[in-house]
Amino acid sequence: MDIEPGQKAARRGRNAITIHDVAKHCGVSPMTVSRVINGETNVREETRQKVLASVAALNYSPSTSARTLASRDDTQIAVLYTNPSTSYLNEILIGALTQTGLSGCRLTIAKCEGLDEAVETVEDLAAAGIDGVLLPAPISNSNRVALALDRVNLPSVGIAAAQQPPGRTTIAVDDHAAAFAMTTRLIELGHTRIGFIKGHPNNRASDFRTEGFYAAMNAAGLDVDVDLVVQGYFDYHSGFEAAAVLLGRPDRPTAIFASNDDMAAGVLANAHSFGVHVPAELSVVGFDDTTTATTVWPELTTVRQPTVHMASEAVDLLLLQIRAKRAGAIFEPRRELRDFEIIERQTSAPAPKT
Amino acid sequence: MDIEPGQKAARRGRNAITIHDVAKHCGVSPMTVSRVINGETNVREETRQKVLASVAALNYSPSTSARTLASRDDTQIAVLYTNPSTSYLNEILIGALTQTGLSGCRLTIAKCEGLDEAVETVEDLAAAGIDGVLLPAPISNSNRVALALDRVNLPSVGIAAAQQPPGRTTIAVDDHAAAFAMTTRLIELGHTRIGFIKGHPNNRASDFRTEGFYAAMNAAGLDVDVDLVVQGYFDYHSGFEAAAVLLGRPDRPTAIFASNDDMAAGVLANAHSFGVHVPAELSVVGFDDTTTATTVWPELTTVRQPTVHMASEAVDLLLLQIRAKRAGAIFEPRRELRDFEIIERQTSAPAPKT
DNA sequence: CTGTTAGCGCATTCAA
DNA sequence: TTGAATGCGCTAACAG
Repeated sequence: MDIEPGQKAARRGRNAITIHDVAKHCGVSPMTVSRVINGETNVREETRQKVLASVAALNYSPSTSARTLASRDDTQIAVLYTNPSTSYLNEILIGALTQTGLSGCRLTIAKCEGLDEAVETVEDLAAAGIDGVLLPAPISNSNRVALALDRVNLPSVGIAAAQQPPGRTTIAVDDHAAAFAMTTRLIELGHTRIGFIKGHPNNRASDFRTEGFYAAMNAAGLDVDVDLVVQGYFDYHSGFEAAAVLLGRPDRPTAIFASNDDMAAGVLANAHSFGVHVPAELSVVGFDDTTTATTVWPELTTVRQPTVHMASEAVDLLLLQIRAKRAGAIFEPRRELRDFEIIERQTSAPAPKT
Repeated sequence: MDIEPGQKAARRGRNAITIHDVAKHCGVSPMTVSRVINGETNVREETRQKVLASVAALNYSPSTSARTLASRDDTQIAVLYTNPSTSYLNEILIGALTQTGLSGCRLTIAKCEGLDEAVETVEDLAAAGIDGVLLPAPISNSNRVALALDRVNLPSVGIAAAQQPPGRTTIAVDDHAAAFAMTTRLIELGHTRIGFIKGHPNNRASDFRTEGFYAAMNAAGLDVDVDLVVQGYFDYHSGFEAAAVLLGRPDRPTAIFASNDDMAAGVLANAHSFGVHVPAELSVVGFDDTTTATTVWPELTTVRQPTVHMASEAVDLLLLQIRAKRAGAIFEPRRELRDFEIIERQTSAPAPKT
């Protein structure tokens, strides 16, 4: 177990150490090493340990290229994205990159401007021999894209999708449950007059979040004042204006739950104008935990989606589909739901005493 | 040039079409096809065209695995990042992923919490056989990380780095020139009393931007009122407070140039409280064009760095270094400067008439 | 300018 | 439970 002086330089590229070196090192055939590496069961435990020791001693790591070449399993998946500044794209990329690295498949990215272009891009991807695509929201919600995918017979997994196009697999957070939990938290803090800003009406997530809010209020035996539920559009400006409505009322709410962070940030900005102190006089909470949440001040209490994790799971789900397709098997479309997390930062506090 | 009915299914994985198929299709040897594919010059133009035609007809694309295996050039680079919510990380990932896809090298990612961990991670990466690393700011500015990189003899390229650790290659935007240009633009709009919010003092970029501001004012023959230059810390809150100082003055500025978008957003929020209208009464401009710039309302006029492009160039620079290192050649560290772009959105307007 | 031979590092298929 | 042969798709090195 001594550190050999010469071992460090032996890596990929030139004189990398191969499966043969390992085999020689522990006196077995390369085939046996291969079996151990790939976790096959038909190897004597004793042999396995010997091989493992050599692998560690030589700091061996198998060549991905040789592996995919020999196993004839060269799968390549793509992330289809629209706007590079979408705040969760980096998390998706991180999750996907991590998992593809582990699974030994290659990851490409493809950009498209709108839904029209997305349809085209899907066709290009298929023509280029891509085996499957990862679809971040909002593309994952599009039925047109789903249809294009069907047409070229390409597996996909939608990430953070609010809806699930027929026949397509998606992974997301339970918006209803999350909104329920956040509202309940506000109620626990003593708030009873809670304002709610709905999301964009063309997005199903908006409905689920709104319903979660109502459900939590009902569950707590609280009436919801319909004047305190106002329409928003998921952008800062609409949050700003909604706040004007809500805070302009004689009996203003002691808490405002905005359906996303951008709107919550808008509320925050307007609260300043109204001279109401957050969180002492008003709690403000958002949804999504985007960069906005920690950019503004005070930092937002919000709901976090496990985006990185969902993305890596999405890769696995995609691989499952691809293999099923290759094997001629059928893969039942799934809708996977993952747990959210409530991140309490500086904009939520107990309701002010009246 | 007819579309053969059977050609579509022939892709990677199982029955992919190979260089042999192409060779057969146009009656040459596989080697000649290889030469054409790799753009070698010693092929007769006539032959090249024939091959190209077959490639197109068969929709052939070479197998990356086979290529890297045969050429014995398996290089693998990593992006070392700290905070997944850093707004430009996705752009870096996009640029890097695009370029590594083109160059046929693999991309990994590695996360680290702080600088201490970064040093460790660098060592792990080296031990894992990574050939080089991409360093987004702010890690790219760290001398400690640079030292660790030296220790394990690992090439690197810093992206959007304000400073260049000795011996390290970086690619960035000319902060001075950009701040100069933005200030000049404000002056063109008729502003003469311009407030400036400096960035965090521990970041060299702050100095360059500040100097660019001064230089532009001087160049225009304008005096800068030192009371109008206030210290900020690159966060929303410091921008908010700086705005309070600036807007609380009897002779407040008609424009405020914040050294980054987050601070500009803070200024915007406080302008509301002061009841000053943006951009009619006050122009506010930022720097970086992060997601914040388009989240707030009105949307920010700002300076955009070509991050995606810089990232793909960074990959090339890294590859150059890696090859130089393998060849035993020396690679002179470089500092590449790229052009910025001024994005005029809704927060800048001609100076109000007095 | 073009073709032939050899082998990259590994996994599959068979045999022992 | 293990090993020997064979070839994945491509390119380097040499021949012609």
